[in-house]
Amino acid sequence: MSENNQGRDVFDAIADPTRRRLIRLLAEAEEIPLHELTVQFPMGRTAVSKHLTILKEAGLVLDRKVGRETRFRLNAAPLQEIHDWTAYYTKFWRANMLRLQHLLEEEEE
Amino acid sequence: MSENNQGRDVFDAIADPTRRRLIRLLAEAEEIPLHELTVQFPMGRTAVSKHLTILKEAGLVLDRKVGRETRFRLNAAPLQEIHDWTAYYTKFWRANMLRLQHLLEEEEE
DNA sequence: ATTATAAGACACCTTTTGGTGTCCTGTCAA
DNA sequence: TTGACAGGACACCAAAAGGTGTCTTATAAT
Repeated sequence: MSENNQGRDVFDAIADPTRRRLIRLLAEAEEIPLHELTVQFPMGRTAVSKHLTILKEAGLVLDRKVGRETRFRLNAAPLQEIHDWTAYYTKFWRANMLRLQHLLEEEEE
Repeated sequence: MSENNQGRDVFDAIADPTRRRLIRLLAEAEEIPLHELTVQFPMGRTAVSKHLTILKEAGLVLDRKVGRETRFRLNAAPLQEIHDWTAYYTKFWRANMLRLQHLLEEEEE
């Protein structure tokens, strides 16, 4: 029981640049109403609202109604999955950096 | 000059589960030809090839022709961008964990 | 009481995505 | 030297994505 509403894939949710910017905006404030978010983007309210719905389905934002506005707040926890996924591959670019370093050292001789 | 061919967004490239599995498979071997990758998925060669093209455009895989086969290898470096992006948000789930921890401690009393 | 604002709910549209099948060309094996 | 195999290059298709505009209903402000 419980868990996020629609169970949207977090990787999918962060694939769109608009949604990543929404995440960033929400990270910089406690709570932001839809109309205030909308003015930050070159698109209509409906579009922004749809993006927020997708973020909500991925569990990345929460919303509550206050008066006539709907305020959104970030829930960054699901991003941990992304962080963990990439962590597995850090060894590869570390390996590459080492290889590059060796090459540079060889060239210096 | 140089840089990746088409400049596809890395976030976009890893959004698809098939492509994430391709990345994983390539991480576990040095080099894998297309037909060998294809048998791992419930879809045709053409589809897998398209996914690999997208990964290539994002700079995540390299390929070379050997005889009649095309062999693919992983280049994990671009994943660093994802890793860095998520790193910014670690403070949020750390904060949440702390809050949860406090709640649990309160309940124990 | 009336008007303006915030936003949900739709219907609608275009482009992109993720798949298919077919044909053609190299390359390796018999 | 004749098959069989690997895979590029298309053309094609259905569904999803990312927008739009309009209508309606709460709520707030005058």
